[in-house]
Amino acid sequence: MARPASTQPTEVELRILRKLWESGPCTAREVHNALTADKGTNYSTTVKMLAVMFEKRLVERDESSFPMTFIAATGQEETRQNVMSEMIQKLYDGSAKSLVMQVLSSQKASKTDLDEIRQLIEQLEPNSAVRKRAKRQGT
Amino acid sequence: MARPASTQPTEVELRILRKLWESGPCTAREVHNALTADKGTNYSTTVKMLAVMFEKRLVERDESSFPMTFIAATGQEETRQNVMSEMIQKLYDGSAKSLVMQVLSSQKASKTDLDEIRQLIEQLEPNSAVRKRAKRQGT
DNA sequence: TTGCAGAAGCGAATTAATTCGCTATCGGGT
DNA sequence: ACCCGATAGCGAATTAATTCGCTTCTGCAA
Repeated sequence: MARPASTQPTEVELRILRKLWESGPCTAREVHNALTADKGTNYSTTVKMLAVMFEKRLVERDESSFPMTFIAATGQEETRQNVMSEMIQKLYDGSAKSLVMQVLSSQKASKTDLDEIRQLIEQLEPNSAVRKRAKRQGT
Repeated sequence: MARPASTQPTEVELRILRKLWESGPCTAREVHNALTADKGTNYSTTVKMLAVMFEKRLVERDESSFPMTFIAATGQEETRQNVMSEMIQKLYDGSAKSLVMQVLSSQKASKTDLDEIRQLIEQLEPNSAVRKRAKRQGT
């Protein structure tokens, strides 16, 4: 009769994971320093969050060193994919295309960015050369 | 000393908004029927959620009709943009490009989808040769 | 008009997420 | 061996999100 636990890393968890992804093994102190830049939370809070995340198996820890160090248990790519596919379901009715097109339209990417994306698309298309030529003549 | 309220619609709120976006004005009963397809929650719960959302100004209601009807107070596009830009910040360090490329790579869009996206990109590119052709076609 | 089914509202209970105070422990320096 | 600052752990408090039981109200049909 209440709220189900989120299937995705929560707000604070994500911040911590980002630090770990970026920096590799970190002590609680290092993680805390990264967090405290944005939020003014207590050191105890960071330690607690790391403990919670450890129980959830979101992070692993190396207790052999002192102070002990933490690493992310899930990769950044993997997490991004999980979050994004849930997002696609919840917000775009399962259409990745819709999401991509909306982000492209609303976020104003630079020409360089657009070029890179276009190259990726052409690479993903099975027979891009043929299609491109056909297109140019008006499909 | 606790959790800040989310800036975005929550899980259940989003489900309700989706129904309202899709169907336009709905009674509580209609919203409930749509929800109960996935989740087995009580009718009271739906009514309560609608009340909460009304206070949060996520929905508006027309009390002149009986039973009264609800409509979404925020547009789908707008909500999508909000959620997505937060997502881009939290998960992709502000790089819309990274997000788009990752989604494209991991979600296996159909060729048709890729084509559509590429056309959009070509349209968005400031000074691309293909743009003229795209213009001539679209309209 | 009265009764009844469905609608609306209220308050309280439950769980998740986040926060911190306090205690205990560790290790290096004196 | 002892002190001290930093580290680790615990339990409890706080707020958000979600859920429902129960009461009251509304409009219609008999």
